[in-house]
Amino acid sequence: MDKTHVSIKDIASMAGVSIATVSRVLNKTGRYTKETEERVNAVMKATNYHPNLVARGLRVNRMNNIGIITPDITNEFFAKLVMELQTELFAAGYCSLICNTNENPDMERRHFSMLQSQNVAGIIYMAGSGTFESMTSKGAPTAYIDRVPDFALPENSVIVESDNFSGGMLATSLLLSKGCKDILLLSDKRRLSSQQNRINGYHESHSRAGAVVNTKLIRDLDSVSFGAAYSALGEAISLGIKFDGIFASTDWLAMGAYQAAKEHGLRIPEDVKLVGYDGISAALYNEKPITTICQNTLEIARATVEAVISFIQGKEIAEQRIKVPVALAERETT
Amino acid sequence: MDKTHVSIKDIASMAGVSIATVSRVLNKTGRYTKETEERVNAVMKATNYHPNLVARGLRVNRMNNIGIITPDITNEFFAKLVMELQTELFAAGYCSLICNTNENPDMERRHFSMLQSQNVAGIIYMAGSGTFESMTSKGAPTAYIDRVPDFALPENSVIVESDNFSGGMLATSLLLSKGCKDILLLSDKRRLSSQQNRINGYHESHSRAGAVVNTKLIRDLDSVSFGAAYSALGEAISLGIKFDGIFASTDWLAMGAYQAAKEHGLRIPEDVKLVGYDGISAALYNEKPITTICQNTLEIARATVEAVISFIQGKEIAEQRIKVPVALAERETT
DNA sequence: TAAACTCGTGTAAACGATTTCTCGAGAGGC
DNA sequence: GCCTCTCGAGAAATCGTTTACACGAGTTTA
Repeated sequence: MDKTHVSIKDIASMAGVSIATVSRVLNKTGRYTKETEERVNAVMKATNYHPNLVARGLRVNRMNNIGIITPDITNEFFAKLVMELQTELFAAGYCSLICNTNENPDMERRHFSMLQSQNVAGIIYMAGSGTFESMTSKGAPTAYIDRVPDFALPENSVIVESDNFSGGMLATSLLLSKGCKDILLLSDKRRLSSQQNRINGYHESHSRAGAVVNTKLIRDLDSVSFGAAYSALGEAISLGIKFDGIFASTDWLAMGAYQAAKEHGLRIPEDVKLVGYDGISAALYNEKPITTICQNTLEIARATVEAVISFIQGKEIAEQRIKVPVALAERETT
Repeated sequence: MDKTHVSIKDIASMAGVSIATVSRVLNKTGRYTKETEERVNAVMKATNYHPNLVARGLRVNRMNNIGIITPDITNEFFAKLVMELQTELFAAGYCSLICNTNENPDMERRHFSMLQSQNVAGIIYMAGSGTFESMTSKGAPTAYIDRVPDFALPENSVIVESDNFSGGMLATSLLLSKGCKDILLLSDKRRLSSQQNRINGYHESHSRAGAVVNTKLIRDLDSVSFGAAYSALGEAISLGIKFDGIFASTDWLAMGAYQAAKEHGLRIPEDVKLVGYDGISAALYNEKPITTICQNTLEIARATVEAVISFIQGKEIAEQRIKVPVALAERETT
């Protein structure tokens, strides 16, 4: 039948009009009669015509694609975020190019460059290392989720983040109010902004309660994985550090801490109370469901997509820095 | 400086050659002197030139992109698969367009159509509903992972799947060898090929052991989630169905079954032995790590990408149906 | 030594859309 | 009746590449 693909030219000749008219019908830009419109549409339906987005992209110098850069899609938190971004974007007519970087800055750079070459309409840069600032200035609008870059923001960009400071306070205050005196803080040793803000909240809660923090309680881990927390907790115990509460800055850290505590004969919540962060399902389905700070991924996704689309359409946005509230989910570890 | 983007034309004039020559240097197709090559490359480096992939895509009528259709990226199993596919593809020079369908056939169809419009070089169709066969015939090469479609395969396509039959046998035989007489089987009521093959393995193991299956033991669930297994197990117990072993056809089902069993006072593994399927980390970090059948996602991804790239390059592939071995990970629930 | 290649390079035609002109016809105002 | 406006439609330029073809000059072959 059709050797490759039916093009606008075929539609034009079959409908007895020029390609310009077909294009106008396609984009509903007016300047045609109802009768022509119907005829063209009929032909398009009959031939199962779909416009070639690549050709359009070349002409208008922009693909209706959004690049999403994520550090680790196997982490349920990011996976949920990606899924929700993708759903929102697709509904708005955009397709998502998803790039997994494995927390590797070089991969970030390469994907960034590839996305530019692909002429994407926008870039959503999730939890990036924030270590390089190339290419952002004159390219596609960019949204930074969850971690704030350490360079000056370009014009057409936005930061969307959970209210990590409040989250850190919520978690810490809960533990303090339950009578904890020494709260171990498990955090990533790279002081990414999201982590740093949770730490700031931890400090703020202490000072508001008139409590002092023993700096030994703040443990810097190599990663935010189950294993990192598992061994860090063992180490803290063997160092003789005393604690009766744990604030783990991610749920996977909380899971690892839970397991290590259990193996060392510490009862949760009787001996030690535990709070995680993120709200992933693994924490909910833990032996004892873990109290955690839930991030509102849906709201983050919505705000991000809305901002990016505004930029694409040349509109102004109200805030260049959007904060999304978090919620405490108290469960059985406190 | 540069108002939009430096194009091949700019490079040509700056290097004092024609655009054809620049293009040849770019694609290393020969027909130029070493001296010209160096000059052109120097200019490209100096101007930070990156070829416009959209323009190239239009010209050669194909983007170096691969569409990946996945039912649920928040499921760690699919997330891992996607991540590994993406890594392999990127290394081979392809970018991934990832589409999440939420197990919704209509979404599958829409994403499929969008991918065609994007002129992708290939499509990887993961765990699809397999309910429609449009568009596959003359379009981009397609790989079906994990679930076999129920229509005749088009020429340029391949099926990659875990050896689900062996997996089903491995799980069942283990339970039988541990003395289980009545093995509850938790499976998705949609008889997708991957699930069906595990069920076949379940039956085969029984018949080889000379055991008969009580058909009441085969429970059809609405989904493969924690909650579905949780309530199904409660239901089975309240129906008075006796069992001393459970084969859950996914790890999330196993997690739900574990929880339900525990709440009903059934001890695992003393009263009931439990085997899951997939090998996700949540099963490993369960209160008692769950024995499971691990799928080799890395191998699946490799085989898939290799086959798809072969098709793109017009090569033949050895097998149109590739089976990847599974492995038993025996842990504390058996 | 003429014919036939090879080599480096340039010219120009695609690829499939959008978009700016241009133009004729009919309508309306004076 | 003439001028102007609007409206539907087409012709053609354009986006940034790739690539078929052309073309001299140098090199080989018979």
